[in-house]
Amino acid sequence: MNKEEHIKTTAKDIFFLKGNLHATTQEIADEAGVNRSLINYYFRSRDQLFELVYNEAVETMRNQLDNVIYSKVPFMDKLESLIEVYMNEILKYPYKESFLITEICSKNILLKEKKKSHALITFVDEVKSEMEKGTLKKSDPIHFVMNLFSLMAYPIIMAPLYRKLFDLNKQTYADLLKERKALVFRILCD
Amino acid sequence: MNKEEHIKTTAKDIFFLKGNLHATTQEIADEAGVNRSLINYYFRSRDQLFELVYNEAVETMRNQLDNVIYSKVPFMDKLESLIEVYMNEILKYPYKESFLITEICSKNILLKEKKKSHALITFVDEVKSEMEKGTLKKSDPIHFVMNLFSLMAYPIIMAPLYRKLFDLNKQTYADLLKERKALVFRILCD
DNA sequence: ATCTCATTTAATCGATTGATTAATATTTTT
DNA sequence: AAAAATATTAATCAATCGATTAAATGAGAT
Repeated sequence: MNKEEHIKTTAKDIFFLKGNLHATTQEIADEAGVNRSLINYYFRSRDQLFELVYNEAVETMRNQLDNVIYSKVPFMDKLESLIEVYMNEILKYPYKESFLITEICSKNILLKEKKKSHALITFVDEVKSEMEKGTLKKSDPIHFVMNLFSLMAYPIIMAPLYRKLFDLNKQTYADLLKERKALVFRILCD
Repeated sequence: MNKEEHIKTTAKDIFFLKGNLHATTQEIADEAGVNRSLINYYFRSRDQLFELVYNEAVETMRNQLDNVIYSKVPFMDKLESLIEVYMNEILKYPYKESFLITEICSKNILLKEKKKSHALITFVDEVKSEMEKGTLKKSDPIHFVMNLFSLMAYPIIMAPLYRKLFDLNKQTYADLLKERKALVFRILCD
């Protein structure tokens, strides 16, 4: 097995699946079963490794969403796909979203990069158009988008808390999240 | 001025307002204009200081929510108050919620404490009752609660990202969040 | 077989951090 | 005013972490 790749996937799991966003090089090395220095050898620094796997995860997500948004299907189908794809993807690495929240949002990182997403603009325009046609209830498209992502993401990143509060086991909560896909769609299109 | 209290409020601001959840004792001391050792003098350790201010913030929130939930008013009024109170409170320390997400949810912390909240049970029961009366559209009360908090919290903790994505200044976004209070209510009661 | 290059490990450095202890200053009590 | 208690600062320790450098191992080419 390729150790470079193995370190990467191990790190990705530790960071964004297990949620140990501040794992040290030692922890990553141990989990991957390699020497600590190997991390520096392949990735120069811990931070560069982190950035690499984070960007990879973001890239994967963006590609999936772009595929959906740029697909030539009726809006309602597109929305349904978007919910399906986004929720599945965020479930794979729920803590990637958490990192975005705590680290990216608090630092100045956002200010520089994050050029306005073309896909997002496209989607917002489409929402607006549907509202004008009367297919969607008229409101602010920005609110529509915020509602959409709030309803999808929050229950996932808060899963451990909600599971505890409502006393639900893993499977039950997974079922609940599955139900949500249809439910979110209905709420938005009522 | 009382330095002990001053350190506490400074720490609270650094942690949960500015979002520097990993501020060091040095950073806190500098910002508060005191010697580093004073933090250990009053709070023994950095972690105990953190825990203290975090618990205080949680306590404040819980008291406010309890007041609303146990108030003797019609359900719809109660829901409206809850939205008002919760969104205002989370706006004061948005990163307290972020900490909950990344740290508490990823560690085993939740498993031990966090006894099922009586206020939450009360509220869920009330929701169920309203659904049976037909005042609220019938669905799973758990989904109702998750929808409620998702719609309120996510746009706030994601504020920096959404502001960037939609190119909105601070005031515009604040107005947007204010609009949301009525909007969230409408979505849930459609 | 050995030379070369990439890979992997071991040893080490410097910086930072949290915390303790000792020293100094300030306030309160008597 | 002297003594005692409290508050504040300075000095120091031990631990950890990231990163660099040097050494060792292994594989393929000649």
